[in-house]
Amino acid sequence: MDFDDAVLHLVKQIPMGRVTTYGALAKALGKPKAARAVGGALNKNPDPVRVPCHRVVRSDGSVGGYVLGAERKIELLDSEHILVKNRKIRSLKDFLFKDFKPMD
DNA sequence: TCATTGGCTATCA
DNA sequence: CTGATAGCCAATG
Repeated sequence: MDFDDAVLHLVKQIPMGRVTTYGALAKALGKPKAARAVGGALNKNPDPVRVPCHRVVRSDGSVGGYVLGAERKIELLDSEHILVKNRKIRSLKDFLFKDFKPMD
């Protein structure tokens, strides 16, 4: 199990209408400072079907980046009733999903 | 093993 | 609020 696989595993369990941050994922992995590594993992595994990477945003509420384009990411978020304003999530903390399972 | 890179985060001006 | 800086982590070559 590589680090990126663990990240994908967590992102995969994000339910519809929910979001999370790279830092939250890193923290769930036991490395609260590995936010960058998390992002790198998602970037290395572009799998928008199995892994809803578009539901992962930055801690400050900005959507951050996206392999398919930040604009595309925003569109997806907006399609999941997650309100985005000028590339920034409004109530990120309201949709923030952090009930991750440390897998097995 | 070292250097680079990447979808980050926190702090300061 | 925007921009710059420094820190931190993992994958790759």
